[in-house]
Amino acid sequence: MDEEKSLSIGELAESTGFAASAIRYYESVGVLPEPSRSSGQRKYDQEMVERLGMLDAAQRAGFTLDEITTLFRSSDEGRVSVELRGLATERLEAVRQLIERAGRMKVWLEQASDCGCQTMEECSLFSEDAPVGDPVALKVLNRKPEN
Amino acid sequence: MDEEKSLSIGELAESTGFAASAIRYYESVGVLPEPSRSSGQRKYDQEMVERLGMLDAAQRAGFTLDEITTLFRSSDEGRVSVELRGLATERLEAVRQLIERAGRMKVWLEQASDCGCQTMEECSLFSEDAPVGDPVALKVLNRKPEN
DNA sequence: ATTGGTCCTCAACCCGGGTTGAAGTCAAGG
DNA sequence: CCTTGACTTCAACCCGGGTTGAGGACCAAT
Repeated sequence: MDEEKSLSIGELAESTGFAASAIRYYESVGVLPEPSRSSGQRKYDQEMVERLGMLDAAQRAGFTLDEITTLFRSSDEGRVSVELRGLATERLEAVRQLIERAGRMKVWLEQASDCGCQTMEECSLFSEDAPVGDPVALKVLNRKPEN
Repeated sequence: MDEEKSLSIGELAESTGFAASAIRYYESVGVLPEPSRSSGQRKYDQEMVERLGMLDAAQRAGFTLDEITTLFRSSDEGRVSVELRGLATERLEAVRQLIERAGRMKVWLEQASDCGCQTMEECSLFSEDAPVGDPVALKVLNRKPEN
């Protein structure tokens, strides 16, 4: 007696916290497989709840959808550890650099928030030899508070 | 005898490291003022070299072009410190959060790069209660190495 | 007179990860 | 029968910080 009740996209969205539009999007870019349908409507089985949970975790770890697609594929072939090791090592280096550079931005900003200069010209914080930041890290900070 | 030789946009680009197209873009969004022209061609004075240097520093500190526009305006009015204090304090909080969350990503990735699981299902790193990352920090890491 | 080099403008494109909206389909309930 | 609600598709839009390309203009030297 399997209680394998299938879920509509709305129910799946509800139980995972993803928007339905996002789930369709993931399918369109190939990170999620095409589900079966009845009367044209997508029907998902319970496994997809878990799969979306893993997707969430992987995204939070900093992987792109492309990379996550790769991870899922390797996982389905039972050989995810190699792939994961590779991708994680790569990301790790990026994260380390990010942290280091963000640390330098922090120092600069601490000085700036305690600076009394009335013009930028007179302020040594803006002089050429103040190599603070990170071409990468600043992109992060320029997104609005996301909702 | 002022040696105030004016620069073409190409020369300005050359001596600041910005692309000419970027300089025109900055002008179009209002962060740089419209320069004088001769025969339709932009002519800049030496001050602009410094101004672009400051722009660079401000960008590296994590400020948006809008914020930098504000900073320049305040600076020209001789009251930049108030503005700077405000903006820097704000950014500082964001940077601190970034660093903290990036630290958590780092921990997760370190574990991942040392994980032997063959499927994602069996791997506890992908389970629901692995709240790793940052909706913000991951955006950083997903842009290519920028040449 | 032609080549070459810079410059001009304006519109379109890029990146990722989606969201939003218009227009249409489908089943159940009143 | 008709409305309601959830679903479908597809294209267009969003964010920032620019870059790229087409089509002209203008000056200098060969």
